[in-house]
Amino acid sequence: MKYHHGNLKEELISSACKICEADGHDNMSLRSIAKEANVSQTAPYRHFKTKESLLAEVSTRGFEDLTDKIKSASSKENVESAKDRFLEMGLAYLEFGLEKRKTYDLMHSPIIDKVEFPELLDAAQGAFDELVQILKELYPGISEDALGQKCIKFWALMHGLVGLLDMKIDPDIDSNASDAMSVVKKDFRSFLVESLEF
Amino acid sequence: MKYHHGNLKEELISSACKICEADGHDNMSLRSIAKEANVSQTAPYRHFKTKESLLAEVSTRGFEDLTDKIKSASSKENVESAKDRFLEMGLAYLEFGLEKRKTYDLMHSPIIDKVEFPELLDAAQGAFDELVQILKELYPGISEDALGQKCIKFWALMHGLVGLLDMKIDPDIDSNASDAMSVVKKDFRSFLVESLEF
DNA sequence: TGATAATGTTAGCAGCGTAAACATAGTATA
DNA sequence: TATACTATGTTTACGCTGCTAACATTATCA
Repeated sequence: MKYHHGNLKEELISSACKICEADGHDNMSLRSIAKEANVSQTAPYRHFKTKESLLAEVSTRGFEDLTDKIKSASSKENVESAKDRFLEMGLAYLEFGLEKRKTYDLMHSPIIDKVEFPELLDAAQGAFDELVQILKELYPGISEDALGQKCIKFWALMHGLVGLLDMKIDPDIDSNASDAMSVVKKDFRSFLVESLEF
Repeated sequence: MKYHHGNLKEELISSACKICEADGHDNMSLRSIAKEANVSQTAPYRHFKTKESLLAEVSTRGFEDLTDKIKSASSKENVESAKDRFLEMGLAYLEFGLEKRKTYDLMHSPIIDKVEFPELLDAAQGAFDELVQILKELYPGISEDALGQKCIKFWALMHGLVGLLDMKIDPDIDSNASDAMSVVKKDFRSFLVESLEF
């Protein structure tokens, strides 16, 4: 085994992504990441100033993935109208949030101060821009203020939904909440269509 | 100083609440809680099986406070119509989320498995019930399914908003998002009124 | 009164993020 | 090519963490 790894930084990030989605960012130690990459516990410090900066990279990758997912969803072949693009985007967002739940948590976790990591801010902005784009298309000639409101509403709605859908509340105990949720799950498409009027 | 404290459990909870809102649940150690209550590091273990169960208590208090805040907001003297009650509730929710931000985070943090703590589940349900109540009044004769949808939508919207409003994104960097947000902040009331049509 | 349970303390474990000191390998310059 | 320098790895160690075990003190009740 060679002393110098050659591509350790990249490998640490992908190890971190892997562990994050497997165990959640709470149970994610620098030591375990280093172990996953077969290096000593403190090797990461040659490439990342702090643990937080490594997590920021993972978060950045997450936003990039989200952006990709939204982009490819809204540019599928059979999707042509702005409304359909909007629906596909909504579904893509929700799917991402639920499938990559633990990464999604990290991406929205306050443990990473986004202001300290410009590339993370850029990545998050990239995802938001997709939304702005599609809504602009959907409401041509809309004022900037109204557009802004619609963006925030949609974003907040999606973000809130991911959180609530993932709560996995025991149906027998929390009947009201779970009933309501099952209705949303049953026909998310019509739920989204309604939100257009919003 | 007496050896037996007398009311340590209660004091530990209130110490925990205090520290949670001051430092956030990430920077909240059992040791610091014990210190705040002037007992040894391991004293809490006589009253709480794990750290998580203490945090569950803090979270429970949070939901109870939220419920109280919503209740008293929607029953203020000058608030009579169902629509006004709804608006007051929305404002109360948002205020709680922003004022007690760190407690709010704990309340929605996945580090506490709600299913393991029935009283926490009850407290959360209590807050949700207030919402159901007010929306039922606002839309008399609405079907259970439609009511459920409205509840989830509103809840998700509020939850998402709290998260987004708290992001404190640097305006110079993330101009789109912060512009949109400032519009929402400027007239949250009209924002909420619009959401009634939703 | 004396056993027992409840509730406190002390000591210690393994895991954590991180800093300092050291080892090794690659690179630039003489 | 020899040598200095830099980049990148390892070892060791510190203070903090959640938690357990063993022990001390107090309250309760037969």
